[in-house]
Amino acid sequence: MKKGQRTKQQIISSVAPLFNERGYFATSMADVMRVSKQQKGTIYRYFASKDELAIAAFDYAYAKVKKRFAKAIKDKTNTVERLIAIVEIHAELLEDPFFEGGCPIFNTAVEGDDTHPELFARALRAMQEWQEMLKITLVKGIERGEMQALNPDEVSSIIISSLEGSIVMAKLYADKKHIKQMAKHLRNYILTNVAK
Amino acid sequence: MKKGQRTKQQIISSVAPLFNERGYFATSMADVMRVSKQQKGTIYRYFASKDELAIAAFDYAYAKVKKRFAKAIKDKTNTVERLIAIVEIHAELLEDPFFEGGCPIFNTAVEGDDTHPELFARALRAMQEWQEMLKITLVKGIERGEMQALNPDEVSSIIISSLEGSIVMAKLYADKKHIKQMAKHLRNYILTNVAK
Amino acid sequence: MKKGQRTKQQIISSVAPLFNERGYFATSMADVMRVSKQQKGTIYRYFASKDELAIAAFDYAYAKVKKRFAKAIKDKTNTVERLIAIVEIHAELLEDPFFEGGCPIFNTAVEGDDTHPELFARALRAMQEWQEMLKITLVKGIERGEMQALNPDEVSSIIISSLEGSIVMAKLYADKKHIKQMAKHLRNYILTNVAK
Amino acid sequence: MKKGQRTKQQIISSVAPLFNERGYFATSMADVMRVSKQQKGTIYRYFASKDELAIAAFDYAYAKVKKRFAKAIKDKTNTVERLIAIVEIHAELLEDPFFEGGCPIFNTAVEGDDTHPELFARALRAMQEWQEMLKITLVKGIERGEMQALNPDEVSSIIISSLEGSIVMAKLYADKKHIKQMAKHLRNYILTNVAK
DNA sequence: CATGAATGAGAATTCATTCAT
DNA sequence: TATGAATGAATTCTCATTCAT
Repeated sequence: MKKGQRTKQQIISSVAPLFNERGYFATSMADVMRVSKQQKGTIYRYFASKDELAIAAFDYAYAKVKKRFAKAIKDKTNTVERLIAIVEIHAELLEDPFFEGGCPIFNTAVEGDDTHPELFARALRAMQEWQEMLKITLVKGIERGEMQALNPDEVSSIIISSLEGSIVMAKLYADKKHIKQMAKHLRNYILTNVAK
Repeated sequence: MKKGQRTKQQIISSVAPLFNERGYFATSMADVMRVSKQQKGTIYRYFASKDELAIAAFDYAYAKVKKRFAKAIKDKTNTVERLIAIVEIHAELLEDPFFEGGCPIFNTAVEGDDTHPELFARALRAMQEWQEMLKITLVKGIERGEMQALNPDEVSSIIISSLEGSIVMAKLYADKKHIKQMAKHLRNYILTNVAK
Repeated sequence: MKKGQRTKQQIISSVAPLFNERGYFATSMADVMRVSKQQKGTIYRYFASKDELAIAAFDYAYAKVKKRFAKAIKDKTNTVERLIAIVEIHAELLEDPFFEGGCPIFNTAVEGDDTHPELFARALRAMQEWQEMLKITLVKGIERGEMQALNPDEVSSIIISSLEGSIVMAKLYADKKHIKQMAKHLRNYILTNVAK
Repeated sequence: MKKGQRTKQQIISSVAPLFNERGYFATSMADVMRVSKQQKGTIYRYFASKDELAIAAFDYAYAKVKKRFAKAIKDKTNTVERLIAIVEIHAELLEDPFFEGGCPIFNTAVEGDDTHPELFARALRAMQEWQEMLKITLVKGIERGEMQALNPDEVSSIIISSLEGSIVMAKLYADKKHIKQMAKHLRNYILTNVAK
């Protein structure tokens, strides 16, 4: 990796938690300068605009989440176990200070459709991808007879909504117990209501 | 004085959905002028700052939610029914175009602690109030033997997180089915896992 | 005096010290409302503009000074005594809380020619009037042989400059001793250098 | 860094006479832009606020006065001569178009304590410094037997008040003769009443 | 004669972005 | 490739003034 690429990456990785924590509008280029420890000119050399930088930051954060998920389910062959692993990775994920601001997808979703359509569209795509993953696991589970013949759309929506909701609760109360309780609850739900 | 109060209220009620939809930073005073159809000077006659207006708007939105909730549970004497009513009011609430932007408490929570501490504090207080209401219902239900002896803190956190999460999902997908599915799911959860 | 005239006078007299203390630009119509305890509309009923009010306030303050001066020298037939009385009235005048802000003529002079030409012109006229009074006393004193044949322009300029300078010094140091010392000094100057 | 400092200095030096002439409130940032020939953004790059700029301008003006004074008295070993030099530098100083608005200390003093406390405090400090200088000269003169045993506080207050008063008179009448006459008068006062 | 609601120009300040070195 | 100086549109807010009741 060339020097320039390294600088670019350093900007993205230092700035991503900020955008996640504060959102697009509440983050100024002055903030970006501060946390990236880069000059105005340097930042604009690598990113044509604040928009472009915010998108890069979102993509980076999402990629980071995805990698963790992939790792968590890699060796789980049983679909029920896999589902539970997905749930439980959440509590762990939020231990990383990088994600102190919560889930980038949800945060972006809340900022809304009108405020930043491009970013919102990216959040939507990310959510679809993630839900798809869950649905595939569910479908496979049903096919293999490890799970009940439930509507994968519904079940995945419920699991994701519940987890995401608990993350915001934890942020609001500054207490991660809300996530942990939810993880426990969902594990129970999966074992009794989803698994066969 | 009458006329002025009316103007003030009109500003608040027209502006509240905007702040809820877009958030504090993404809403400019120019936007406020547009949706309230008032001049700059008029707005600043009634609100010392954008801050004060945003807070008034939050309070207004929260009061509106609360009123709906109170109405929904007023005639429910049975605690289980009451709990289910609380859940189901959500799906209805979101039909109101006023709440198209989602739940003001959650939206404010996501904007974060750092971006606007006063607003965040208000969101926290509102959430505590709401959760308290749920907890009281749960405690009463346990006392009356209508519910299982579960931890009210946990159960209330789970219900709220789930509902709120589904609201954001609905916003992201622009599809309220996520809320409806969640309501159905929670109704089932309450009947089988909470009620006796 | 009709009610309206009384209201107008009350506005002027309550507002004059404020304009004198803070100056034209640093005094807002909101300040005027506060100290006069009158509503916007009421103030504008009697004064077409802030300008007009400021001028009225200046005139009022100047008239007040003049009246005091006239009283101080009324019964002094000897020109040297008269001169000394003029000097000594200053220390007394500044005891009146009305003139806590200093001399309206000088204060207006300092605000400058460019900032408010009309007010400045009024200050100039007032100063000319005052100096004229001193010069007349000096001329009379010379004619009567009570004073040395000095240039009245010069002597009056020196006396006024000295007194006014000491008033500003007193304001800056928040200590009236500067005026009193100057009065003593000028008395001595008049007795030894001006009187015969 | 070089270029930036030059710009900053250029803003200060072009703006200082304006603030001195018109005062803090009567000078707008638009005026500042005009006389400095700089853009809004450029000005705010170097000064966090109008306040900061005004203070920098005052400090600059005061430093300029001080330098002139220091130069005027440098080679005067005799204390009486030194005192007279201080007096006479005034008439010269006011020839500089920079000081057309008068003495920055006095002008700021007249703007008052309430209008801009920080600026006022600076004016007070400057005046104290200046008076101290005079007092030291007086004390030294008394010690050396070149001057009469007068109270240095009083004499210095009288000299400064007189000079400053004459500067405002000159501004009001747009005629520097008032300063020149005063200088002559004070020279005489010093030689006959202060010197031995 | 009084009240206070409404207006809108203009003030200070911020901030994303461009440009020269 | 980096630095930081310069730009100017947009933002929040103030304030003198007008207007309706």
